[in-house]
Amino acid sequence: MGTMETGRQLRADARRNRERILAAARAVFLEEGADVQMEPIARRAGVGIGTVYRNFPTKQVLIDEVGRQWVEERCTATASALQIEDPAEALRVFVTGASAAMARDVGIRKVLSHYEEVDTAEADALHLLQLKTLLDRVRAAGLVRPDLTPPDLFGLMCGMAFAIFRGTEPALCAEVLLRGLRPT
Amino acid sequence: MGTMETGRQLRADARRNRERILAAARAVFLEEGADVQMEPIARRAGVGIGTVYRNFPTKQVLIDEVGRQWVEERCTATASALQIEDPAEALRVFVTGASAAMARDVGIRKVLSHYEEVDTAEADALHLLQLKTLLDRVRAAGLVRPDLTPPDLFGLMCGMAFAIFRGTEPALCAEVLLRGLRPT
DNA sequence: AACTAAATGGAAGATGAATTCCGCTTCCGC
DNA sequence: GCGGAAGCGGAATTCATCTTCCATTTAGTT
Repeated sequence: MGTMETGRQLRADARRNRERILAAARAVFLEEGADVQMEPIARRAGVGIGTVYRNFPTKQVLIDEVGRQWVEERCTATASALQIEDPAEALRVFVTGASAAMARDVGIRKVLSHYEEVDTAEADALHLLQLKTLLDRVRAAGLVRPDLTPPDLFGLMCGMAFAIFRGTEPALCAEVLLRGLRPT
Repeated sequence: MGTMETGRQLRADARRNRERILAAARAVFLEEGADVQMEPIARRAGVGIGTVYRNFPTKQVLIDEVGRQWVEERCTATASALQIEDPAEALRVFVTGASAAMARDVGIRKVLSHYEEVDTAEADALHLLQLKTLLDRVRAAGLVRPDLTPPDLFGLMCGMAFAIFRGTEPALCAEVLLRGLRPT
């Protein structure tokens, strides 16, 4: 499942380094995108390049790991939005929460565009399931156009994300999307 | 200004090749994005790599040229949408036209993301001007939220484009955007 | 038809970033 | 404190493209 043999017990300093590298990669990737080089990541983590490769056999694996964590965090956020009783409010919290996250992690765009190429299925399946739950509720309340599917919503959110990455005001993007989803 | 000394008169076969190369690059880039290699472009144009470089000193120049032409064509389309009297219809034609263009030229995303890095100003200035004209009209008619600026609209269109590139139904994207722009 | 400047093709070179490799260092159980 | 397995650093290698170069071919001119 994971990046390395999960059974192997790492030495204390090695585990520390692994965390440092992941943290550095997360910071750098989310800030600048997945096309930064490995050396700056190693430097930021305070280790040599060799150590990065000892923990993450390829750059792609590192990117995937950062992407996976990010999607996981988003799923958690979505889950908590789903706790909200009022469907309209749940949708609003979901969308504005996502828009804020996008505005914060500008680099995630390039991370995900690389990540997507590898394995989207895993965490995204959960996310689509969450979207379905959300949509079923708001649709039942007549708050969104009835033809909207979970993949549609996901795609539109990606679009919103891109607009935000380009510098458009996140709040505006969220509002436009929310209004746009309303039934005809 | 342009790619080569504009004054120089090319030999007939050279001019033909130049056109072939540009056409091949346009086709390949708009279809697969700007990260395709030079060799396939040369092959498709029926010339050697050296000939490509004789006409376009670097890959970047070729990308820029394709991007510039594309933006130019979009400006033309926008201009004709602006001819429409009814503001609502003009806006609709503008947005749906753009969405169709995005769906057709999936690769333009990567072309423009490279292109942007070099000189956006040129043709985009015109485009923003057109957007301003369009917005002034629809805003006066009370058709869109009053706080919407030309750059906002441009950003939102880019977002719509991204959703389309990802595979979301272009018509749906256009409708959602149009509805989302309506005043509060 | 002969001449020559322009144009061509594609092998070889340059580039730049990912990845490997291995001698040296650090941890940890004894 | 010792021994040696685990981990480290970063120079060297690999790899994939872009780009150059020049011997050869071709268009246009006299």
